[in-house]
Amino acid sequence: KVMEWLRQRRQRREHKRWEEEKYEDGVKWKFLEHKGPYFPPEYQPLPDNVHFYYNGKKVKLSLAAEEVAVFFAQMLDHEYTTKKVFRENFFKDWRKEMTHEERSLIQDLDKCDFGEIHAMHKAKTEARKNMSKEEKQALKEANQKIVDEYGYCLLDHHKERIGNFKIEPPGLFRGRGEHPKQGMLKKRIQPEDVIINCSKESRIPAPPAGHHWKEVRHDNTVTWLVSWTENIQGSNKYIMLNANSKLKGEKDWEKYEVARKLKSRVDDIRYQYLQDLKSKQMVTRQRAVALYFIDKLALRAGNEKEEGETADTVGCCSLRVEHITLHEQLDGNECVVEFDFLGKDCIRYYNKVPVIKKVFKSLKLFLENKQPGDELFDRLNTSVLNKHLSSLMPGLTAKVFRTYNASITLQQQLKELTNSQSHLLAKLLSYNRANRAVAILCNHQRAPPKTFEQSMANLQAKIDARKEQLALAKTELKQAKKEAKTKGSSDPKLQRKKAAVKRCEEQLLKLEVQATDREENKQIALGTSKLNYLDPRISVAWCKNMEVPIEKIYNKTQREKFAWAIDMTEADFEF
DNA sequence: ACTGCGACTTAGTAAGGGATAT
DNA sequence: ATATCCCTTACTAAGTCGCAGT
Repeated sequence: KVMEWLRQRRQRREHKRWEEEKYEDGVKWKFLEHKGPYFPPEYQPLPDNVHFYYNGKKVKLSLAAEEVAVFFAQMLDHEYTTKKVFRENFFKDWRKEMTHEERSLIQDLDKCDFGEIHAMHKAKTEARKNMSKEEKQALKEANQKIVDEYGYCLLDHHKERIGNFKIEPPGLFRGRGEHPKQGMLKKRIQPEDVIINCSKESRIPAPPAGHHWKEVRHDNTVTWLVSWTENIQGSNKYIMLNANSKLKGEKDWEKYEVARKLKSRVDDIRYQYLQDLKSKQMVTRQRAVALYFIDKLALRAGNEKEEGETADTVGCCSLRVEHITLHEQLDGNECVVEFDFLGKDCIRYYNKVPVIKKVFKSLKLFLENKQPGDELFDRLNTSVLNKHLSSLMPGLTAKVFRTYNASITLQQQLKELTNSQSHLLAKLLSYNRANRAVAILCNHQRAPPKTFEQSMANLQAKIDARKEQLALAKTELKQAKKEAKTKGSSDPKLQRKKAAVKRCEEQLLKLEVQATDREENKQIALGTSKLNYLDPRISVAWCKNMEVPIEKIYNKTQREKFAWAIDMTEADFEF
């Protein structure tokens, strides 16, 4: 259907560039030209009046050791510089950068005094904040020049924005949660570490003077322009296109088409895994329960991770015994599973879920003779699970369930919560609530903003002030009515007062809606689902049906990312 | 089957900066 | 004009998943 529609638009020459013909199998582009990565500035040595002290004595550090000392000094306000793991990792890596003499002198981090360096850093930040308008303008222009030069590439006749064209600067690795590698030195990347990917016949980017690239390759089956290997985990980093590019847009569209395909097959697939719950085969039974969780709770697949390399987090397949508690009875429900584990980014997943009897019974079976630390699904991993899923439907993997359930939830919630007759503000609140339902399903949390209480109080103060104003306006209106009656009809003053009351009421409503929305959103992050899980066509169609301008739902960046959806979606679109 | 790796998506946080209130 | 607030953007870590090699 999509293909047919595309073909017709191409014939009519109405197509946009994301509707052009696709290349064969695996080929991502025919021509790619770019300027290479932008490197962070060289380290600037400390001025002569800023010192580092060891054991109370001034010590002039070598350039390499000094740079790393500055990384630490800059972070001194952060709580994690007090953490044992962070400090040990940092000190170990710092010592590697020292000269022999420095290493033999500096043996104890507690005897290091970074105070002056820290103060210098704070002063610098402060100075940057207090720059004059002209200085800020000049800085902005300089940055723009860098973007103009490095921020774009040429890909198959189209100029495309690059997502991240800067090499990541060196610093101390933090990681999320209790990361075993926190505090380690993330090293400066040299051109000699960098691989360039571009067309043979393009202008090959020049390495910085006196340097050379690790490699220049011409691989058109991948989408990255630049890559390097990072030293903390040894994983690859890439420079890729911006989300508004044709390549990314098509991929995104494809993702939602697969999720819609799942919609048409999901009844069968659910029937199948409910059947599998009765299987005598342990693998099959575990697979069925895992799928039940992934489908019902939108859990992530849960790949296995190397112990000691990363923080201890899990997903569905890697759940361990200690992550669930079974309750025959809880809060008036039967067969309740209590989940408590750290998921991606060490975000806690806590949920008490009533499940069907067969699932509950299976879980009891899986837990038999196991200790905390043992895997709940000992016969299962993501590879087995995904292989099974792809046999049920081409392109089906665990994460498709998240996309599908997120999008279908948004669509249902929008249908349920919005009324085309209501006020624009009420519609927007409904939209946010539908979005919020998805964020809760996907467990997208955020730390409550530091200023949350204050900003709620401010808003409440505004509401109170507005209420008072409204009361006053109402009194004045009454007065005006009285006057109008005694003096006779047509009184422009009466009209003015009526308008004032109405304006007040609207502004009050707006504030109250804002307060509700903000309160409900305290610990919930809407952005992640909006950007990655919700088929934008649902939102575009909703806007059309509800006569809500798309700008109210998507900001500029989001509209660029979802240009394909905004362009093609009619009001009757159904996910 | 198992493992490691490469490529790509998904994720939360902090800095930046523009809009709004004072 | 300045301060405050809050949204946007930049950043980069941390997932997913397929593939190749053993």
